[in-house]
Amino acid sequence: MYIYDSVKKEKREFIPLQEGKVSLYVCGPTVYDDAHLGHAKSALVFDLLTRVLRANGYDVTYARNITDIDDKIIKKAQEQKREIKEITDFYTDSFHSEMALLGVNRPDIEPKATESLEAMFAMMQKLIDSNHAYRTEEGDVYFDTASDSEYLSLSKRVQEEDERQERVESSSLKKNPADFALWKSVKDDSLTFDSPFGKGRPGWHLECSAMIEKHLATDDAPFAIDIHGGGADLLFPHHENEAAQTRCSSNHALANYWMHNGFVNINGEKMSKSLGNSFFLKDALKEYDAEVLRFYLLSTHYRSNFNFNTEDLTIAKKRLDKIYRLKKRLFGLADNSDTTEFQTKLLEALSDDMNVSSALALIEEMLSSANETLDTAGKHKALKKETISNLKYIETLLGFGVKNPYEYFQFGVDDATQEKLATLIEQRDAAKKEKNFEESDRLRDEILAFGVNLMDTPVGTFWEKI
RNA sequence: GGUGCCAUCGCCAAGUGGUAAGGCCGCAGCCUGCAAAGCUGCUAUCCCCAGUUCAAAUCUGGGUGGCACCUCCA
Repeated sequence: MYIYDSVKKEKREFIPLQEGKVSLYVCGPTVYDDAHLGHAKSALVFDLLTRVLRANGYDVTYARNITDIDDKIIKKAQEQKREIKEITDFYTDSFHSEMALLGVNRPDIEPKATESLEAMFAMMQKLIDSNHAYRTEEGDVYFDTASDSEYLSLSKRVQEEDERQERVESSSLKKNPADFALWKSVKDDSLTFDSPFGKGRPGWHLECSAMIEKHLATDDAPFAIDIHGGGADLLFPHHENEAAQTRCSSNHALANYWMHNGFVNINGEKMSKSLGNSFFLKDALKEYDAEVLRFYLLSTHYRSNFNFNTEDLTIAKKRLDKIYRLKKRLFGLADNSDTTEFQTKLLEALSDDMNVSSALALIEEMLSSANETLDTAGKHKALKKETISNLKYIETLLGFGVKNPYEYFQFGVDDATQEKLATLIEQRDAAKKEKNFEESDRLRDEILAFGVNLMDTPVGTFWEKI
């Protein structure tokens, strides 16, 4: 298994801290709004990673947090005059159900910030005790970046005097403009938590470090966890700060490997609220089959930026269709459980820093070769079993082709239309039997007008939603 | 301004030293009553310049052109 380490900036062989075990932590969503395509991409990438690690025989513990303490959540609660918990529960639930539709497996641990306060307090106290953090007169607690000689080693940023000056806030009591908040004291009656440091709210960065320490870290290793993942934008300042907190409050560094997934752009533009082109997952799911979205979002390398557009999405559907057509061709037959050469190669491709493009090339070669043999006369009993086994392997490893193939091709077609189509196909078959091709072609045009494709096969006529 | 990434067929996209995967589109053919689906065949020398090497898309230097982060962000 090879992983590109986005801090060391090179592909490294993956060697776990503990033999046979992997601890993985990924920064999850802040639950104040619906998930957009970027959240989907990140969740899918690390879902694939856990699948590949497990296929390689590792015992994986995957944690992804839910940030349910945040200024944006509080703001939304105040605007909508709703309880904080009502908002965070709502968006946590919708996140879960949308991810489930995409075939994203639930992480093993999903810690919430609200449930991890004790761990945050403990870490903060250690940082204060070791002079890596300080309290201001206003009651805030800041991390003292000057106290950490390795600060900025992750993002390789260089702090310049000009920049420092620029970012000084007049009211701030920070020693250094780069210092970030561990605890923000709050005087008003908005969402606050009691702590040994007074009433207030924890800083965002502290959350992740504390939860990793609480749920995943092992004491005797040089790193708290094997792999830390997240979106490319989180490297600075979020991951930089996380790493500093962990490093300065414990005897280990944070993560041995860092993985950052690329961004999802919409038609070449960055998704953002100011551009008004945020693409919510729930809207995409109304228009497109969830598995097509899964396939599409995973079809290019996780580190590249992803340019979402409907043309490429249509191509992704065509590619997934091919898997389902072969599945349909072999529907209902039993598989053979032996590991095939195809399966070995597929896992090998995905174990090379998740090279999905190579994996898809292997899959499409396998599909072509299987179809070619099935096109020739004969029973091909062994090949059929092997192919079904291959398809099942693809389902498990990549989550492609998991549905009933007949239902897959009926996405978005209501029952009434399906009945109409069945009737029209019956009439067309009758016309064909009488060799009344003029009538059968007329009926075919009528059928195609429903936005479906028609295909005559030896076992009957089928339609597929385009 | 700082840091970093990228540039491969019309489009999407692998490949990081040994002579260009795969998909979409297109063309030709097989199959089909005709189609659709499926199958077969055909289609690029890798942004530019210079260098290293027996050998470079792949390494080095320079250029040009994109993009990201540096503020909350997956």
